[in-house]
Order: sequence, then structure tokens, then C-alpha cells
Amino acid sequence: MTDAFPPPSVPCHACPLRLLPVFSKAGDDEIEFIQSFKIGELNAKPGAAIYLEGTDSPHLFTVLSGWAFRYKTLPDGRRQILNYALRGDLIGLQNTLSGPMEHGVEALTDVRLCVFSRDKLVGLFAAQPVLALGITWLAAREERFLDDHLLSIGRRTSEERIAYLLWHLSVRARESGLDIGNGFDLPMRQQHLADTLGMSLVSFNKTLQRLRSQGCMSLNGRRLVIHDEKALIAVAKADPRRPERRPFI
Amino acid sequence: MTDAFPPPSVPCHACPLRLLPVFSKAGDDEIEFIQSFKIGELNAKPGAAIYLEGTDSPHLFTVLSGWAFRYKTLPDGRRQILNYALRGDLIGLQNTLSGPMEHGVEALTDVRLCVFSRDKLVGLFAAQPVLALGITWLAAREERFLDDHLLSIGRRTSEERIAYLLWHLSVRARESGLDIGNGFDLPMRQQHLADTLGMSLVSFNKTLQRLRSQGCMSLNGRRLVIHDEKALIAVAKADPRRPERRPFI
DNA sequence: CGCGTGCTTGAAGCGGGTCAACAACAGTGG
DNA sequence: CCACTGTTGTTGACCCGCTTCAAGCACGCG
Repeated sequence: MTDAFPPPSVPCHACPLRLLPVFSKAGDDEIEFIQSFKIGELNAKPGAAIYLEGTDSPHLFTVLSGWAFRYKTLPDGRRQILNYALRGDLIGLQNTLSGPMEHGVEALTDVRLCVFSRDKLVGLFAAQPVLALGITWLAAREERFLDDHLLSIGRRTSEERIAYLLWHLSVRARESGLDIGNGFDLPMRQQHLADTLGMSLVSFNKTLQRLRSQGCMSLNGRRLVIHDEKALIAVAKADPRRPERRPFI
Repeated sequence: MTDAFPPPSVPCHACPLRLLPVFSKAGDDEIEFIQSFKIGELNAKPGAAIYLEGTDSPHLFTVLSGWAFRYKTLPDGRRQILNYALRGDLIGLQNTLSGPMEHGVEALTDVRLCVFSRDKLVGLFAAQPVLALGITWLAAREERFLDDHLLSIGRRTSEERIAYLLWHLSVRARESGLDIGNGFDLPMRQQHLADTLGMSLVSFNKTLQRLRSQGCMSLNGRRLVIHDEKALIAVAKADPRRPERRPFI
């Protein structure tokens, strides 16, 4: 279950994540280029800002281990969580060029990140078309997540929303090789989940009770267990996509 | 105000849209490549499906003129409009590789589209890094729109939501060179706007009345007029971004 | 003129938001 | 070891906003 990452910085060609079956294989020259693209590594503690809304960040990040989330806020503090980032996810692409970031990213657990220079992106596109396509593929994937999320918040009932989100998170955890068996620990509080789904904490909690009583899943403390995935998918009105290998930058 | 596009297919180097100041200039070889990337053109009547959810589409599209929208639906028919597409917008990138489209696209007005082959995307990335970066830039832009939209539906009040959407649409219309003065015709019905904002038609209408009475904008029939943009932005709790040139594929 | 589509308005009911209190638990420091 | 404190989860009470249902209006078109 743990996705702990060895503390000392590891050269890209020896990156243990590359070995995971979820990620497509990269050529030696590509890995070498990624190495030159890489500036360093960053560790963030739970609750730490990886970057803030409105600030300039000359970096891109790949999550090596841990969980983080992207969010936006309104001037009066209302917060909307946009998406979560697990290992293998690329963060910060939303602003391709310069200018202040329009969203923030915060760590949920201890997070270890690979840091890249945004400036070198042009060079990457020039020299490594396969990697460039990979980056675009990851952006398209993120966009699909946002589409799904928008459908959830806009048109699903609160019960459907929660079912969808929990299923979505379990799939992503499994796909990033984290999941053991049918249950795992969610690192976020109910407040995070409510902020993700556009609902209040109280309403989230009460709806969760109702979902629990249906028996297809349970979420007690941090522990999420999917007892009957088929049923959960049916409640969520989700449509499962077959998993694909994805690029790893 | 009109963005009518000359009916006969036009070679890319003579594409009148390229001349618009919103779009960044492209080199001759790039335009030539785009020409080879292009399969043909497509006209769609209002209400026509450009592609449907769940079907395979081997194409990418650039809007040459008119309005369209991307949407997703739930099995029982509830619809969520994800975003609108105006001229210069690239559609269909959300699924980079093969597999069924996870959203649909429908024309709101007469729409003229430039059709590209998805297969040739790999070749484009290999041969034209600047165009490739442009595509990624457009994807990132779309993602920012989705982020904003998610914040709207999740955390803005219905009044704020409508104000934000109308402001957003007016900015995009202006940026694509469509807008004349302070008013223009929105091609969508109230039902579309309600489906965009995750609210019911009735509630949309009633909230719109309240907004109208504040005087900073008016929307009668199709005609949207922004009387006081500053005030509208304040109501929407939006933060204006300075316009940037964007790539045109 | 009649029909259809889209907009507007009223009435009624429920879902979810807010407020508030309490329980469970972990961490802190005396 | 235990009171103290802060965080997180849970539950109840109340009420506002939004949804649904329903009807009428305005306009365009055959």
C-alpha cells in the first residue's frame, strides 16, 4: 500500500516508478532528456502549499509519491477542489506560458515531487516529440477528469456524486499501483471531499451515511472499502473506461 | 458582428482567420504543414451533432465560424454543457488516442469546421514542435476554462454563476473578434445556459430577472448587452485575465 | 389563423445550507 | 497520568433556495 519513495534523489533512468506496468516504456534518449529537463526534487508536508493561486511558478511537477490536490478559491474563501494528484501525475501544465497560476496545489500527505523547468518545455517539444505528445496526452486525460467532474457537480444528485468520486479515486489509486485488495486509506478529510463535490460538510456527511447503509462501500475514518464495485458504479451512474498505459514524464 | 466564412474551401495560407490579431503568426512551413494535416471542411446546421458521445471520431476540428458546445449526459438524459467553442477553438483533443469520445459536440448556429486527421497528430508532433506546443497551449487554455467553470458550479451562488458565464462568453466573443461594441447575440437558449450552470431552467430565468434588475447587463431575447463590465465582474467575483495571443491550428 | 418553440411567472415541496451542540480522538503540557 | 485543547466526524433543528409542476404569454412560421 505504501508508495514511499526513497529519500535520496534518484537519477531518472533508475526511477522505480518507471517499472510500474501502468506507465508506458520510454527510450534511453527520452529518459536522458527528462533527466536534463529535471531541476530537482521537492518534499512537501501535509497541508503545505506546493504553489499558491496567483503566484508565478516557473516549474512543472510530477508526483513521485503521496497525494496532493488542485483548487481554486473565491475572494471570500469559498474553495473548490478541482482534482487530486497521485503519483505519475503532472502538475502545473494548466499555465503553459508565464503569468500567475490560476489555481493552487496543496499536499495532502507527505508528497515527493520531481521538479521541472517550465522554460525548457519549448526545448522538449523541439527535441522529443514522443515526450511532447505524452505531455499533451496527460493534459487531455486531466481534461477528461474535469469533464466528468463537471457532469458530477452540475447534474448528479449528491448521492451519485459521492459514489462517483469515491469510485473515481479508487480507480485512480488502483491504476497508480497503490491499491491493495479492495480497500485503502483516503488521505483527505470530509471537508476536502465536500469541497470537491460542491456541497457542504454537513450535507456530505449525511449523504455518506445513506450511501454507507446501501452496503456497496464503506468509509470509516480514512479507510475506504469498496464491497461491490458493480453496485457502486450503478449508483454513481458512471461508465468505466478500460485502463490504458500512460506516459510518465 | 458576423463571422460568416466564405463557403468554398480556402487553402490554409489564405485563411482569413489567420489575419485576426488574436492569433499568433505562423511560419510558411507551419501553414503548409497544417494544410497537409487538414482533411477537409464540414458545415453543421444548428442542432446538428458534430460528434456524439460514445462514438469513435478519428477527427479533430477547428471552428472557423459559428458557435458549438461540448456536453456530457447521464443515462437518464440529464445534460451538462462543459464549454462552448467559438472560432479558433480546437475541438476533440480530449481523446488524444483512439477510443470512443466521452463527450458530444453540437452546433448552436451554422458552424463551419476545419477537419483534421487524428492519426496525423503524431507526425505533427514530430515535424512541427511549435504547432505541437500550440496544441498543448490550447489544451491548457481549455483546462483553465474548465477549472473556472468548476469553481462556478461548485461554489458560486446562482447569481454569481450567471454573471460569470455571461461575462466569460462576452470576453471570449470579443477575443475572437466577434464582438461589436458592448452587445452581441448569444446563440443559445436559456435551457443551454441552465444546463451549463447546473441549474434548472426556471431557476435560471428567475435569477436572470434579479440580475437584470441590477442594471449592469441585460439579456433580452438573444441580445446580450454589458452595460457596466466592472460591476458585472464584481457580481461574478471574477478575475479578469489580460488577453493573450493564441495559436491557431 | 393555428401551431410550436421559447420565455415568464406562480405555487408547492424537498434538498441541502447554516447554525449549533456533542462525541471521539490525538497531541500537548502540567 | 490526566486535564486541556484542537481537530474531525456526527446528528438535530430550522429555513431558504432551488426543483418540479403547471399555466400563460410572446413571437415566428407554415
